[in-house]
Amino acid sequence: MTVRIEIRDLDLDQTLGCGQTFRWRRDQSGRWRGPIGDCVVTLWKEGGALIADSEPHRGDLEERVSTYLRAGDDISVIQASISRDDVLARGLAGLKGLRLVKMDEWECTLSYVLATYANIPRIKKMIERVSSTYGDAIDPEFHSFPTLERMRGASVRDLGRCGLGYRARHVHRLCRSLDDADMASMREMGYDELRESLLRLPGVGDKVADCIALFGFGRLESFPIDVWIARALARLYGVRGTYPRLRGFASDRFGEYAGYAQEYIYFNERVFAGQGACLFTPRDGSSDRTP
DNA sequence: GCCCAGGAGTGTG
DNA sequence: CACACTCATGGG
Repeated sequence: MTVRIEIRDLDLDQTLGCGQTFRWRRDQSGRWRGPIGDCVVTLWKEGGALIADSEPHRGDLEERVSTYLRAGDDISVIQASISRDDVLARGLAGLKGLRLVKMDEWECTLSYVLATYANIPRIKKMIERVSSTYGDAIDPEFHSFPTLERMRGASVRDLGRCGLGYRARHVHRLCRSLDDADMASMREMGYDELRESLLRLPGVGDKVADCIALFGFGRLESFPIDVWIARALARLYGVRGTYPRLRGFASDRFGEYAGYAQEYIYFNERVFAGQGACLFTPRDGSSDRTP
């Protein structure tokens, strides 16, 4: 059973492969497969339209996929807003298919706590091992992402066996300092209050809080700054410094859709800059040749 | 072997 | 507030 979903700007390879989310797998034919909640979804494009398939069939498949891929975001409007920045403006045409995703809040929280100081292949491995240990088998290849309640019973030792390293201790404390009611109340908070709440959680600092606010709670004004973004901001704008300083710079410059700007910069820095094919060019006089 | 990773926590000046 | 150090480990 498949559904056809109208969504104007979408590149599955960019969106699901860029490193904002960690569980999707691409097969040889270019179809993407991954869990959304308790069902495994297969996505591909046919004649410009998005096709989604779930096994077993879920009646709300279209809604799940539309929410996950933020189908309501009008990329033209967002890019027009970001284009007020002359540095990004010229490179955005090649990124119209790169969308932010809307992950489950808890999945996003744990995923980005695990994502500290590790590379993406390792982050994927940690998440799969945690899922296969504490989640339910929902498919021959996939386990559901473990619930917060289920994770609360995990010992530091067992978490360590998932290859988490020093993160096992953070995760252990995280699960004990949070419940579903907390996640629900955070959905109702304004951005600043949400950010402060997230920062009180074990293993959550500035960068992770912004990732959770963006990819989990859908706060598009959020601008996570990791080593790649810091590098890009130095190269493109000649700005560097502490996290609050860079965050303020991004907020002033990119505004209400700073999160999309962040994803564009991140993608450019990770995928294109390494190949000497940057979409974005520095402002005159702000180039940084000694990063 | 070496370097680095979508950093956070803690202590110090 | 800003910086320095440590944390545990695997991928390239």
